[in-house]
Amino acid sequence: MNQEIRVRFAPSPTGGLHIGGVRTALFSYLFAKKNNGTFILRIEDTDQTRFVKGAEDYIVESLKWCGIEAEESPQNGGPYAPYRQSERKADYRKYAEKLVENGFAYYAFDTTDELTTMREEFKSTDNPSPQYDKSTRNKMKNSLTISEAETKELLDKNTPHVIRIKVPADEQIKFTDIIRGDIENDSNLLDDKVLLKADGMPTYHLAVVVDDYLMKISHVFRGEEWLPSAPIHVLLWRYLGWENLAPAWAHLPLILKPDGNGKLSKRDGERLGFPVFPIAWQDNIGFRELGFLPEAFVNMLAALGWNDGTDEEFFSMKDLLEKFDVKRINKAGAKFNFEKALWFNAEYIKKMSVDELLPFIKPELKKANLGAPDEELKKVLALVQDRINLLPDAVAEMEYFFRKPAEVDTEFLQSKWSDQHNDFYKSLIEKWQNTNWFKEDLENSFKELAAEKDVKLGAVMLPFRIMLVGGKFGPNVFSIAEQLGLAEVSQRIVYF
RNA sequence: GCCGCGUUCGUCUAACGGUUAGGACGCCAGGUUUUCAUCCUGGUAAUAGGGGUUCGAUUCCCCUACGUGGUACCA
Repeated sequence: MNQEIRVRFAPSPTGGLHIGGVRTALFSYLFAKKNNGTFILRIEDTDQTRFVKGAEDYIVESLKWCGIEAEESPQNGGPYAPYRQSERKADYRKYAEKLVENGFAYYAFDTTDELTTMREEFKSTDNPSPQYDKSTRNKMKNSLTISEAETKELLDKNTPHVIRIKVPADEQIKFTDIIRGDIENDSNLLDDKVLLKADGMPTYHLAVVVDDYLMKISHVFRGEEWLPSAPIHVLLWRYLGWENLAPAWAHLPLILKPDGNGKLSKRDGERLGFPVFPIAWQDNIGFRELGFLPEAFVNMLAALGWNDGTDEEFFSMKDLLEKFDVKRINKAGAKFNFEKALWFNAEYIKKMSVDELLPFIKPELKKANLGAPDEELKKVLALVQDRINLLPDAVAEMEYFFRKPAEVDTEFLQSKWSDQHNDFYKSLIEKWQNTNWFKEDLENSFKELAAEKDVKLGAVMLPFRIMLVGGKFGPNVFSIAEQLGLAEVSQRIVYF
């Protein structure tokens, strides 16, 4: 079998794209590239979702930020257009009707009220949610229970109706999942899923099968929540006569809430205080805005449910492209751990060269109205790089190199102050007029002076730092002094 | 309720049927840095329970428990 590898990612643009979706895209993309295949973006917009403004652009931009781009997509086009579900509307009815003709589906005219009534009627402790299936379909109003003539009449009169799949009795429906292996389902437990809704739009079940067929998709990655409906899709591929063209499925484990129960949802971000979107979506801040590096974000996602079998934890996109292997994707759901995500980010920041890092830092500085020539910025960045966990941290870490600290802990200074201090710093400035302006020389002369004056080093070091940077933080104080220059240092000294 | 999927430190995870069950995050302790962070060293902590199969089960099988997903004219 020398089939071309075509992997599609088909997000619904309803609510942006949360990290679970991004991970599905990432794994699909890696698998496609690893096998010299094509990665395809297909937008699963439906009657309701296509009206969410900007959602499609959002998905494209999110993926792009992560370094994922589709060869075929609504934007780039491709040989199997259209790439938006909503633009294929006319096709779906045709296929649904073909199924009816061949006896694999039927028209159902039941109203919502009638369905509710049926569910109420058959409800019991043993069966709290009765299905529209082989046990109930004969009691409902559909083309199986009414005459052909009556069906035709109802259709001619444009009576609202749906098309349902007729699930066979007593069959074991089998398929092989790439991640989970052989899966078997008893057809008696499946319900007659709606394929075409009363408004003429397909449900997910019909749409994916038709689209994947039309787009010659070979592999599908999707969330585990789709596993229970996979047998319906298997049936559809078979009934539509395309059984041996069906794609291979990989049902990815879910990303779960950190605090326990349920899969991570779009709402959890706000509740738990971390983003669930790659980049900002509507009112929600994204990982990008929080100050994540895209490579760190991608690495973190890949590590959630996948590893290469070694102790290595760092994978650039290039590494992933080389080492990714579907066989090593975990089966169990993973609780999302924001602490670890943060750690990945800090590690990436530390590992980058200042040249690589600067372009990410500059926009942050600009927001805080901080600017300087690149060479200056790089020198300072090198000094504080280790201290940055999230990109915007750079502002607080770098600010005092370029302007006098807005707030200085004067209370602390005064509590430790004595006349000795006034004398010491005054002499220091004088001494430094004739000192080589390198941190080592500054440190030596500082220590000499302290010895001369018989003051304890500890008594003058910390106040010195506080005067320069505003508080008890920052890198080596003499590196700071070196960077600041004599004029600025003497400006920042205060006397009480 | 029923069906599917799953289950190794608190979390993410590694371990051809033979390991003192490994790594990472977190946390704790010590060291370096006369600040804080980084960094270094060490510590903490796990095979859900019960039955099999086997000379030997984290690993294979069964049962139970628990978790999770589905059970929509949502995806």
